[in-house]
Amino acid sequence: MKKTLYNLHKMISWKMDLDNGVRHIILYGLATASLIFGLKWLQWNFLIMENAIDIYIGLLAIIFTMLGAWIATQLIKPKIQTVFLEKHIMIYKPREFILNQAGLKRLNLTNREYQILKLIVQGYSNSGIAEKLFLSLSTIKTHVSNLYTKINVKSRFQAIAVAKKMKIVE
Amino acid sequence: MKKTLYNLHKMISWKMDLDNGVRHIILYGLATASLIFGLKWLQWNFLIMENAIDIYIGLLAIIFTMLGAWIATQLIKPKIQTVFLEKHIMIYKPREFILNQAGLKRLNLTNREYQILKLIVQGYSNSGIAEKLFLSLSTIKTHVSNLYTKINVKSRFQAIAVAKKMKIVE
DNA sequence: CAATAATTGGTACCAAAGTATGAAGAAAGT
DNA sequence: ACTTTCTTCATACTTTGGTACCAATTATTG
Repeated sequence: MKKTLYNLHKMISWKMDLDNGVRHIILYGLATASLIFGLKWLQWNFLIMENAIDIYIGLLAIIFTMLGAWIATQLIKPKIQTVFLEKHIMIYKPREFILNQAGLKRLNLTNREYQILKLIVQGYSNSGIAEKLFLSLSTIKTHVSNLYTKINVKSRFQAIAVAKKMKIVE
Repeated sequence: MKKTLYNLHKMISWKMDLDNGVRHIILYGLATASLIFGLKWLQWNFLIMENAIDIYIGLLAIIFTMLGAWIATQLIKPKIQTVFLEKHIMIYKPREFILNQAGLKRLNLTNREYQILKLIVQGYSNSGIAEKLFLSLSTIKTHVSNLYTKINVKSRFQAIAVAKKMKIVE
């Protein structure tokens, strides 16, 4: 008794594990088998009244047409339709720096002046620049003064503002 | 002769104009008719050798199964499986200013000091601030000096940099 | 080679920024 | 009422930034 139950359980779980393809094949097999039995029965019944052969064939045609249709509906693979959903993601814009070379050239800055301008923008003091470049404070002052004349400003703040606005420094 | 050609053309264009539904019905009709003829022929042939009735039925079953399947594939609305794909669109987020109130409070700035700090960040000079606030230059200097002590800097530039970095000013 | 531009440096002077110290009235909390 | 903080202002001094003018050296270019 216990063994029978165990086997039954095994059979059921075996059936549950089947994938759809195998299950369909079994269903088709069962359907075909029962159809054959049904048809045999119909055949013997109708053979007695011989004139009814056309009805028999008609029923046969209907049944197998439906069978074919059913099989077809089971086998047809679905068309796959892909829909794109657009989702907006907010990101911070990395403000990129594009050197305004034309503007820079128009200013006629010398290499030293441009170098010093970049240091000024970075927040260096005159003495800081002097130390960094191993030059005297006087030299830096001269360069800075000439620089201001060229870019037409009168102070560090203005120089920084103009240089950034003109995009000749980062 | 000319009239016949015209009629033919009319017939062809009539056929071309038919929609799929009507065309399918006609096709089914034709297929069914030819099947009936074929079956009648088979029926008389096989009736001579009566034992072959099973073969006849088998052929019948196969033919009608295929017919059913064919009809089904023609009539069934296509199954559509929809797949949603998310597409991320990057858009730039405008940098917003969120006041760091906690940091601001920690600095213990007085109202005047904070007000003056904001003006400094805007690029005002000490005398400019004095004019704007109808105060003497001495007063501004005092406030500025105390301010620098509180935020632990030694110059305007540093004050601006720190204030912006701490997000206590725009 | 000569002229020009760039680089470096100096002196003198002024303005602005920043520090130190003191002081006095106003506002706010205990 | 008293203390503390905030606000205002002043004086004196130092540092930094900026202009003007000059000068010497070193590329760079016609």
